[in-house]
Parts: sequence; C-alpha cells; structure tokens
Amino acid sequence: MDPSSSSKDRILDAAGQVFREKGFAGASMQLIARKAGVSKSLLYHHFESKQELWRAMVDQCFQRSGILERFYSIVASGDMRSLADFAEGEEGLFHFLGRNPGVVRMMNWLDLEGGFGKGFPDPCARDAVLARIREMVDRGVIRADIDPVVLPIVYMSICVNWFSARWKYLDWFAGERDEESIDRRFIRGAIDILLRGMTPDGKD
Amino acid sequence: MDPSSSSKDRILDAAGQVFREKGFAGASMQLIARKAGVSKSLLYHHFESKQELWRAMVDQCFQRSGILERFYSIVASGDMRSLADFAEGEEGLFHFLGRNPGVVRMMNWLDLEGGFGKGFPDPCARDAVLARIREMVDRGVIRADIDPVVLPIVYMSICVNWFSARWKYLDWFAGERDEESIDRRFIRGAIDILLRGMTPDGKD
DNA sequence: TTGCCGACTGACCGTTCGGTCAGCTTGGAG
DNA sequence: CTCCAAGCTGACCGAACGGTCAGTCGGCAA
Repeated sequence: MDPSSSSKDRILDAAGQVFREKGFAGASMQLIARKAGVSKSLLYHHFESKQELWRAMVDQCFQRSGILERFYSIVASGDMRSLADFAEGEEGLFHFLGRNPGVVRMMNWLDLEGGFGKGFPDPCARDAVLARIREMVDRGVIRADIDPVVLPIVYMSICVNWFSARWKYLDWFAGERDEESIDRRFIRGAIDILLRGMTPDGKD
Repeated sequence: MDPSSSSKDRILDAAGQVFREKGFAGASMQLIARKAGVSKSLLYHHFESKQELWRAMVDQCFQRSGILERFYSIVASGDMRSLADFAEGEEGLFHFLGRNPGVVRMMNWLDLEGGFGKGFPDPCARDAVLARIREMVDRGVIRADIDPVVLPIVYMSICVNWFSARWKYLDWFAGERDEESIDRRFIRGAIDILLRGMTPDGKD
C-alpha cells in the first residue's frame, strides 16, 4: 500500500481490495486496517461504521471508474450511430466494464448481499435506458419485436457474471495466452451472440 | 419448518435457506439451528463443520433439483432435434433453471466465494458441452462462426445473474402480475435474444 | 508559550463466532 | 431387565468480531 497517499485513501483502497474479494460479510475491519497499514481505530475515526466504509468504497469505486458518466453518456447521447458504438467499439460499455473488472465484481456482491450501497443501474436509469432502446428500434438498429426491458438486463448479466465466475472457465479457453486475452475473446464472442444470435439466419 | 421430517433433513433445509440468502460467510450456525428448531450442537453431531454442512447443502441442492442429470441428459443425448429443445421448450435448461431459482442463486454464491463445493458446471462437463455444440453446428442449428466456448458461458451467465439481481429490476417490469410472470417474461425475452440476436436480419 | 484540533494508537468492551464436551434421553437388541 | 448406540442438549471454550475510549502526538493559530 502506497505510504505517500493519505491514510483515508489508503483505507479506501484496502477496503476495496478486501471487500471485492470477500464481500461485506466476509471482510473484517482488522484485515482492512492491516492492509492499509493503520490501526483499526483509525478506520472508525474516518468512517462511522463498517457499512459506512462499504458505502464509501462503493461510491469511490463508481466515481473513480467513471462508470456512471460513461453509462449515461452512452445511453443518453445522440451520437450513437449503430450498435457497434454501444457494444463492440473499444469505447463501448461492454469493453469499458471489461477494463474495470473490480467494479463489476463489486456490482455482483451488491446484487447478492443486497441492502446498502446504491447499486447499478439505479432506478432512475430505467427511463433513460428504455427511451434509448426505443429510439434505436425506431432507427432500425434493434429488432422491433425485442423485449426492451429484457435486453439491458441480459447485457448487464453477461458482463457482471463473467467477472465473478471466469475463474471457473479459465481452462475452457485452453491455448489463450493470458487472462486478458481470455477476457477479450469472451467479450468479442458474447457481443457477437448478443448482436447476431446463435442461430443461422436469425431463425431456429 | 416441518417437525415430522428427520432432524438432519430439517437442518439441511434450514441451511439451504440461510446459506442461499446470506452466503457462506454471512450465515451463522446459530441461526441455522434456530431455523431448524434444534440446538447448535446437533448441527455438529450430524456434520463435521460449517464447511461440511455447506457442502452437504450444495450436494442436496444439486441432487434434489436433479440439475446435473437434466444438464447431462440435455447435453449428451441425441434426441435434441433443435434449439427449441435446448432452450425454449418447457423442458429446456433455461426454464428448468427458472423453476429452481434457489439452485441458481447458490451457484452465484459458489462463483463469488469460490473455494469449496463442487460448483457447476464441473470441469469434466466441458468436453461434453463442446462436443454437443460442435454437433449442433454440424447439423446447422447453430451458426458455424460462433465461439463454442463462449456460448454456454453466456447462456449460464444470464440465468445465474438474473436470480441474484432480479430484485433490482422488479419495477422495470411494471404491469406484470407477479414475480413468476416476470420470470417467465424475462426467460422468454432472453431466449429470444440468445437465439435471434438483437439486430434485425442478424446484422449490424 | 499556550491552547486547540485532527490524526492516530493500544487497550479494552460486550457480543457472537465456530466448535467441544459431558451427560441426558430414548428405543431396540440381547 | 441390561446394555449400548444414536439422537440430542446446555454449558462452555478461545478467538474473532464490530465498535469505543482515553489519551498521545505534531502542527498551527493566537
């Protein structure tokens, strides 16, 4: 842990590591303090409780990664000409999530342990997402008979689950050089299935 | 908790409820014992440790749901004439998982907390799954240029994540009668996307 | 120099954790 | 009836938990 940064930042970083690895229930304040190189008491000097530290770590995780801005700019802006911008491009959400596996894993803990922390996407994202999808349907880049509610959930599910369960599938990708190239291959393959479906000619 | 069943079964049932809700780290033997209506000591009479109880509960969960037999019969048998049998039919894996949300949620805990418990799909499933996909490609029911490794992972991801995060999306499905009909609508929509893709005519 | 404040610590609190153990009850075999 | 094993319990253990608190320290303003 970098000793030059402020102790509060070091605590947040350590909390990020421990919480993301073990979840809320599995993490202990002792371990976070040890990883940050400070006493346990200092955690309570900067944060009211374990839940408060968790919340702060979630906020920092979202903020530092810029996922919310990225998400809303992709969803709400009008400059998305095709699905490629949405999913396939290096600047698309899928690759962005792929470049931030920690955030995605944290999102999975939020799903399972529920409760505190704002979660993502938050409730107010719904209308923006649905409006965007409806617009893309109007422009003909998304099939009209697709369920507009199901689509974003499927999209998120694939990404969120991958970064929790990928360790189970590492040996399925025998021959790949490293984990990063496995990630890339999975994302490319998943986007391909999402865009074009698994059947030939889009029919069963 | 049904008092007529054996105490060991009551413990396993209670462990299932608590573990699935709180995960391994978040669950306590005290609470499981209380839910089962027995003393904590009895848990240790029937099971060596907390890990052993977790493992037994995972086994019972897999066995009772019949998910492994179902999975291997779907994957390995030759009587699957089309993708409909694999995914869309009421007897397909997707609907089967939808009818067993507890198993799916447990699988998500296994993914995140890693470690003990055999997990699913187990490593030896890989070859069977890949052979099956290759055969379906040969018969022309799956596109030849699809990544055969990515497909089953995407498939599992959608299902596993849905039953962990569905509480976040309940209000996205405004107008649906109950949670069961939401599940049905999601599964139908997700299978539709999986089979046919989100683009019209299967192209971007 | 004094006073104050925020950063920081170690000792400590009550509680709960996973786990142990001696001993009680019960029912079937001999 | 005796015996024994299995089912079952409450009291208990040391460790770890989240959290508190009195107090030390360095820096800064007056």
